[in-house]
Amino acid sequence: MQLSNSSQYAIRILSYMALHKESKLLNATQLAEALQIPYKFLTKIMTEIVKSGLVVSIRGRDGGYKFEKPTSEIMVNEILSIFHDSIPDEQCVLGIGFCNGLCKCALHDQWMEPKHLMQKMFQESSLEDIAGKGCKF
Amino acid sequence: MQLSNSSQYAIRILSYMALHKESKLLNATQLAEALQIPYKFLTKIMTEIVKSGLVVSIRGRDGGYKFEKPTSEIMVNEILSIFHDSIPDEQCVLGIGFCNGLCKCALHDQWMEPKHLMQKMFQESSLEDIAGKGCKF
DNA sequence: TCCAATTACTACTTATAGGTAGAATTATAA
DNA sequence: TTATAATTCTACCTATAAGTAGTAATTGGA
Repeated sequence: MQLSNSSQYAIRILSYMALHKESKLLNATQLAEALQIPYKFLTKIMTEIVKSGLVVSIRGRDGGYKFEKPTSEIMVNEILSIFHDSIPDEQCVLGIGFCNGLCKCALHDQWMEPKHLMQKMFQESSLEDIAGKGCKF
Repeated sequence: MQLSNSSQYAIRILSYMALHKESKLLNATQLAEALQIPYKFLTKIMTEIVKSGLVVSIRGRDGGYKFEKPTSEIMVNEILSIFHDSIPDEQCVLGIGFCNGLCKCALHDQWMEPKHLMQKMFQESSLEDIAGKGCKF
């Protein structure tokens, strides 16, 4: 009942970048240091985010990462979907291949409300919204 | 963002047993057949449930499983905790070691409501409540 | 041109969940 | 007492997530 570590790190990284977007580029060393994420794991995650198109990378000296579009237009859910971690409508709490329109599980109805709240939270929160909220990590 | 397969299976097994509690004992073969769960995996899960004390097993010929206490007194959350799958109060959505009273993550406040709904759903639903709700699986 | 700083790629290791196989143990009924 | 039907135990296999290591490719500047 948790997001994958990759998704959690990704949200923290991008929300840190959103907060520091005045500095032209942020590189992997700075991000790993600031957010206390293992450097090698961070670069792996960043490469996936770059492939998704949310962020562009500049290689070579003075390189780093920056956003492709305004942070107000990047929703948390887009980040989760890179790591196959967003919550599909069909997903249910006892849903191993059985829970659907024809055949509802015993907790189906009670599950709807928290599910929708979580979907809403992910779909309607932009990086702009969450950047700087809470503390550093 | 899902319960483990073991937890999902366990809830389905026990809720099936609750529905058929008039029959003195149900054995692993019957349960695996009725619920379409791999026999060997089901016995592994049942052994853990027996160790937890929720269910007793009778070995040998005409053996099987039965509840230790009324199904109205067995909450879904008790089942989840056997598989370390219940939602602790401290758990947060961006909670890799950082989210606590001193240091809240960016989604901390938005997370409270769905979390509490899920906790409530698990803590206040008994097997009696959910048995027979929804369809067979 | 060459060095240094940077990301990207490939491959590996480790940890954990999910699932399977076979033999050991237990208990009943005939 | 013996065959049989059941759970339990130990060990394994497979898939996936998490994390690490080393090297290649790219770029800017001296």
